[in-house]
This record gives sequence, C-alpha cells and structure tokens, in this order.
Amino acid sequence: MGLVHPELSLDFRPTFIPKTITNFLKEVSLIGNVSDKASKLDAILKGLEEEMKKIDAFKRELPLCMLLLNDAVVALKEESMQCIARNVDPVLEEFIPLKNKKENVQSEEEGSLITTKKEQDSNKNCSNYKDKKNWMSSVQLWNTDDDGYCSTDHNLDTKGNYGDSCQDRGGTRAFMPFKANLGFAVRKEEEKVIPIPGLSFLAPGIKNPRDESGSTGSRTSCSRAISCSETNARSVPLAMFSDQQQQTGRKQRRCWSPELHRRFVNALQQLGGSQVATPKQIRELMQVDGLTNDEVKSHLQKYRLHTRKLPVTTTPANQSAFVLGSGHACMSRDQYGESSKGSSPQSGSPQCPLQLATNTGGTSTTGGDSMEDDGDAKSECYSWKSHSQKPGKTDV
DNA sequence: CCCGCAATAT
DNA sequence: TATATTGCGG
Repeated sequence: MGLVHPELSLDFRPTFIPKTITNFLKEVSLIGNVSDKASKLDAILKGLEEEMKKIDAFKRELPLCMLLLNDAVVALKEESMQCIARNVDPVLEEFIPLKNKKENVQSEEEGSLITTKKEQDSNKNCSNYKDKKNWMSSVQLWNTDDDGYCSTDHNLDTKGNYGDSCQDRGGTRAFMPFKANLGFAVRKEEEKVIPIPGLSFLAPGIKNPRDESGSTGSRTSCSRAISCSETNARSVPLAMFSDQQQQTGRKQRRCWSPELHRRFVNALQQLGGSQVATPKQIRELMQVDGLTNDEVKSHLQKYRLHTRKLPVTTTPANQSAFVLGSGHACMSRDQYGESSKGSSPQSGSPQCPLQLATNTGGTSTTGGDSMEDDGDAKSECYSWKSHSQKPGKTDV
C-alpha cells in the first residue's frame, strides 16, 4: 500500500499537485518509448489511486485532497489513454495536459470538478468522459464570469431550490465556508463566523433601492454583493453582480437557511408568537446583517400560513421547537402562536439560545460536524414542506 | 413608515 | 408546486 514509486512521492508530496503533474507530464511526453511512457503513467496512477482510497475515509474532512487527487488521476488516466491511442492511431495531442493543468490550478472550482469525482473509477470512455468534464468546467467558468448571474436559473431548474445557487453547488464545494454554513451573516456581536468586509457573505440578496430605504433604513449596510457559488469565490468583480442585479430589477431571492429560520423562530418566540410579532421587531431581534424587513415580512407571512394550517394535532407540548434539516421542523401553533406569548416572551434577552453553527467543519475543518439540531445542516434553504404538508391534505 | 394580504415571479 | 418578491391599501 504505502509503496509508491520514488518519483511519485518525490514529485507529489512536497508541492502543489498541479504543478507537479504538469511537470510530470512534460517529462513523460519527452519519453519516446511508448511503453515506457505508459508504465510511468501507470505507476503514478496506481499510487494516486491508492492514496485516494486511503483518503476516501476522510473525504469529508479533506475534500480538497480528494479533489486534487481525483483530478490528478483523471488527468493521468487521460494522458495514459492518449498515449495508447496515439500509439495506435495518431491523432490527439497533448493539449490535454494543458487543460488538466488549468483545471488543477483552479482547484477551487470544486463545483464542476466534483462531477468528475462521482465516476472517477468508471472505465468508461476516458476520452469522452474527460472531454465532458473539461467542457463543463469551461462552461461554468464562462457562465459565472460572464453572467455574474449566480446561475440562479440553472439551479432553479435543476433543483427547484431557487435562491441558493450557492448552496446547491455547495454540496460539494469546499471553499467559501463562511457562507456555506450559515447562509446568512450575523452582526458581529455573536458571531463566530466573521463577515468578510466588503463582500457580502449574505446569501444572494440584492436589494432594490426600495428595500434599502424602505425597510431597513439604518441597516449597517454591508455592501451586498452577491456571493455566487464557485464563481464568486474565484474572482468575479463585484461590480458585475450589482450591475446585473440592478438591471434585472428583481431582487435575488433570499434563501432562508435552517439557521436563519431558527433565528427567525427564536425572535418570534421572544416577541410572543408569530401572530403578534412584527417584521421589524423580528428583524431587529434576529440581528442578521443584510436582512430586510421585507424579507422578514415575507417569511413571516409564510410562517403564519403554515402554522395556521397545522392541524394542531394535540401537539405534545414538548415537541422541541424546531428540528431542522432532516429532522423536519415541527410547527405548532400552540407553541409559537399566541399561547407562547403568555408563557414567557423573554423579550429582555436578545441572546439566542440557539447556537449558530460555526462548524466550518463540514468543509475544511476537522471534526466540525457536530450535528445535533443541525442534523444535516446542509445549509440549504429552510424547507417548509417538512411541517406544513402533512399526509392527507384534506384541504381544498 | 410599517404592517398584512394578495398578486406575481422564479 | 413551493417559496420569495412586489404591489397596494389600511
């Protein structure tokens, strides 16, 4: 297992893989003897694959490693194929290594790369496979850069999860932990997640002038640029985003991550229930930077609707508030509705009992994944379905 | 200005 | 279809 060709260990360990691989490929390309090339490639490939197996167990903690390895493997496989192919039927060239290199260099692009990962082992047509991959990456690059559109549309169609393009892709992405985790930014006070100045970690949310002035007059405006998934992370000029959005006219959909929703609910409780709490109050209690009254209002509207709908099935008083994520939140009017108001609207303590998941762990930090309430805390948008839509919709 | 509801957009 | 945004009256 631990055996790797000297070259491999030497080349790969110390430095950044991309470069090394590139170098390696160059070297290999200089070799005239085809079988020699093949064997060399093979050797490295083997080593890489073995490492990959080892890492596999930790892929959650070492997503980037996986990616790099995977990428390397794909690249080498590709080269290997080419090598063989060339031998038989001289056609392709080594533009491939170049491509690979490029990809590697931007290993930040997990989003697209991941696709690759899924089928890495498949013995399918490496060529096609590869091409596809490349194609995808490039497309994505352009898309993002050019569009600056946050690929909202795409995601939308794909997943049906509008707002959060970022999160969607996030499943795999390992960079931009800040946003991934919360889906929203909290004002410095309690935060463990520090907002990046100048950037708006806030979920894609762009506001119209209207919102700004109207809803949140005093908001500590953090410029809200949109952070789009990978694209953004890379290096897209913020200007583009704002422009685009402004032009679009319509605001980006705000994604209510579970944490965000929890905050919301928490505020609601403090205010005495959804029926009495007002958007502004809620927003203030939530202390979420960038959140507007309109957004809260909207969410509240939805919330009320859902809570109203609930059959109040003699909800066991203890249904611990909300269980998000896979757990599904339980919305019981009794709990958050007027009734709770009487019990104890601790409006005095702005501190939220709920802890913000700081766990960057999911992505890069070790250990992090303490999933409790967060359950899968995939940092996806909060899903109302869980509670509202219960079996047997007799209504209507 | 703020709130809530309804229409509309994605 | 579900959910977020916008419009509008109170």
